[in-house]
Amino acid sequence: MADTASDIFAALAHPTRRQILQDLKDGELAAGEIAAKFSASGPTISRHLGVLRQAGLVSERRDANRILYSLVADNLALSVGDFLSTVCPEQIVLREVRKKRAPKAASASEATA
Amino acid sequence: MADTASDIFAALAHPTRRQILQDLKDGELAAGEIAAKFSASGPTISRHLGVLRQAGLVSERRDANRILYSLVADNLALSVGDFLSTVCPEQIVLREVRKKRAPKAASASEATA
DNA sequence: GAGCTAGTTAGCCATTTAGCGAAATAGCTC
DNA sequence: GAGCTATTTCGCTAAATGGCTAACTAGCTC
Repeated sequence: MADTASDIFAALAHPTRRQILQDLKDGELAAGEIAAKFSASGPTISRHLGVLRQAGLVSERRDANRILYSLVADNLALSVGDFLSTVCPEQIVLREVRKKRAPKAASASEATA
Repeated sequence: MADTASDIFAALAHPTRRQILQDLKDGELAAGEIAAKFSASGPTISRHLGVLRQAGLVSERRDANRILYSLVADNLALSVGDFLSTVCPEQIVLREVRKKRAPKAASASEATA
């Protein structure tokens, strides 16, 4: 886990992982439900989920037998938007996430890893 | 060159390449000028530039002996912002690039590859 | 505990990536 | 063309990635 931005962009570099994030946009899903949407094997999807989690883009919680994944949209928008607004501030603008940046050890949305 | 978004995010996954984009933000630079800012060898930087160019994030032009690279900010903002506004539309908003999306075979900003 | 379902971890293989130095190409100047 | 600078392409090696199957862990039910 060298650099957060690198982890995040690397996580986004795979179409399956981007699709997983889009699927999670509408609410949390079990690992199996996610895997069912793809032709890849369960373990493969599990590893994709691991990459996303390590990048801080999803969080997980147990629900009995299953593990439910959900999107951590702030983390995504923050890191990517941060880079975007550095390199091409003319084209992009952050809306409300911006202000949440400074307070580091604040609320309880610190994800898993 | 399977998927453009994948190419772009993969290109952004490397810190050196992100730094190159930031360096180009202020205007075009020769390959050697870029390479001089890093500890990596010339060939290594040259390949990073190749990755960025293939992703459509930079364009190049010859100036006598040298090759000048410049940022293609629209491409960057468009693809990344497009994904961002799909996955987390609450956090991010595109400003003016949006409207240029539809016209496909229009102006001359089609980059090199 | 046996048996079941849900997911992850552990090996394994093929491909890609990132780095390097050496060699090739492009363009300039004499 | 010789010689110079700038940059890329060529092999090479080491490490990471993505896929699979097989085996393990976690939790539930009987």
